[in-house]
Amino acid sequence: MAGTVTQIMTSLTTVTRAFEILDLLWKLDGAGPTEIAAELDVPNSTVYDYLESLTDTKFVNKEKGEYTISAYFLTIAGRMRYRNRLFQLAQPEMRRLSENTGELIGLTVEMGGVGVILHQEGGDQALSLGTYPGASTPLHTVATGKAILAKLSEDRIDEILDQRGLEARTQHTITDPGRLKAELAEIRADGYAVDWDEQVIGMGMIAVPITVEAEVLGSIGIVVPTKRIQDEAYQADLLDQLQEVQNTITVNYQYGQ
Amino acid sequence: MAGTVTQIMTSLTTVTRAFEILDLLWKLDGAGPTEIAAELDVPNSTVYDYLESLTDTKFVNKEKGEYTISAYFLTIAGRMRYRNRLFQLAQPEMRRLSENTGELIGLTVEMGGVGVILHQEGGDQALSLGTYPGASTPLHTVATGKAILAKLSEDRIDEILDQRGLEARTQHTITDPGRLKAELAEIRADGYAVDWDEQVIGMGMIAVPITVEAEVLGSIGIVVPTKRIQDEAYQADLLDQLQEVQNTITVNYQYGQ
DNA sequence: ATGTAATTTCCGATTAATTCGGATGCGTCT
DNA sequence: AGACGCATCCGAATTAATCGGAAATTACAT
Repeated sequence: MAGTVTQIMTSLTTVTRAFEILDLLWKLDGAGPTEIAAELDVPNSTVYDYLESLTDTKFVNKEKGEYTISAYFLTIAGRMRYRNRLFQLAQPEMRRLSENTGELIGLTVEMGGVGVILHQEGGDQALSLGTYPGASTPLHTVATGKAILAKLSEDRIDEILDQRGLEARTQHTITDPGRLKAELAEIRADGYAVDWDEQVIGMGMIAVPITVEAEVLGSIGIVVPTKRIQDEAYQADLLDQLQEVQNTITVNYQYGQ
Repeated sequence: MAGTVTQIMTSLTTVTRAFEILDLLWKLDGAGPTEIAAELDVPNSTVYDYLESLTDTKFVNKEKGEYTISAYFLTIAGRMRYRNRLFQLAQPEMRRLSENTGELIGLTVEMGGVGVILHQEGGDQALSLGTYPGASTPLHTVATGKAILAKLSEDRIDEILDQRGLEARTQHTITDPGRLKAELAEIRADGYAVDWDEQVIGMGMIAVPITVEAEVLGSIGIVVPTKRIQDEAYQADLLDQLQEVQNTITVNYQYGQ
């Protein structure tokens, strides 16, 4: 009662902790009170209270004494995707594209300043590549990301760069803001983006943005082994097909039912 | 201080509320403090505190004054799926199956007493059917679910039935526990399950469970329009292909790298 | 443009709710 | 059987959430 310390604008500690625990449940792929308590350095009776409370929500299950995150995450994510109009329109086009080219096709959207893979079609190598729907990457490291970035407002671009920086993924990743800005201008002029060992060595990508009334909804890209993409004619062919798909989706988005 | 009411085993109210708000953010597809406050009937200064706290976690984004659930859900769900060994092994087999049959192939697992679609392959009608990866259904209403249910222990079956009941989806859904038990015995004997307008009118399914050492990992099914599945020869052919896939996956699961 | 309404954000004392030590119960391994 | 580890339960102390109200910001209408 003597020394009252005024704390301005603190997060609700209970909320913070609840989500820390949720996150750990995910990362540990399920756990009990003791395990979590050790990680967070809090008494396990406290963790127990949290885990039981979490179990009362739909987000956590308790099975045979182990607490795990529930299928509700799959449901939420599934619906996030399913109610995304771009996904709905892009999915059949992507399938066609993957059948025609035999390559891996990806659909990426921007969320919170990072690129999130919303969908992939084709490419049996998809699994081994370590990219999967839901995976997120910095926007500047990959063609799909740059295609989106180029279509954002100058303010938003700066905001994202400030917040996220220009982390290098490989030695070819663009880490200089000036160079990135220049390339974005080029992308705006050309209408498509490419990358080349910037995200993963040995892999490249061609991508086009999907925009409706100056707003970018996402981008579609074709993943190609670097050596194959050096064939200019092949690259031109892929770009051609991409732009056709881009056009179809854009038109359907605006005028479709 | 006078009347101390002993409350036994209450959930942490802050946790409960945080997740209520999270859930609303999802269901409303983003909202501000006032909107949430109205739904929950709490002062919006309180809701504001929660929303700001949630924003500090990776689960909620704030953009232009609107709070929305973040792409982290997509990431979590994506990885849940990606690290599921059954999914990894089943995916290429499912693709092959869908190419051979032209039908929609589904992979379902049991989580928390309900069936969750982990993956789908093929079937352009998939989108219009309203089934999508992440969607969950009661186990007793569909062949994939019954195939799993049949392989669970008697105790677990009863537990699930007690907890979830036998909700009817169509007039063909099995709602009598006795009849369900009988059918499960039949499924155990036959090694496969079928349904027929039980989940959606006009749609049927043939499904086989994937089990390893008496533990059921999930099930794979083929969705077929009811009228087409009445062709016995066709049905036998599909079953044949399903069992081949079942066998491949089981062997790879046990002996694969 | 300008004023007005609606919403978001901020603050701090009150009070309800979280916390944590310790005690109990349960399952498992030796 | 005994002992250990872990989950679960309990209740009093005290921390931390709460909510009214005020200020700031944004949105809207004229």
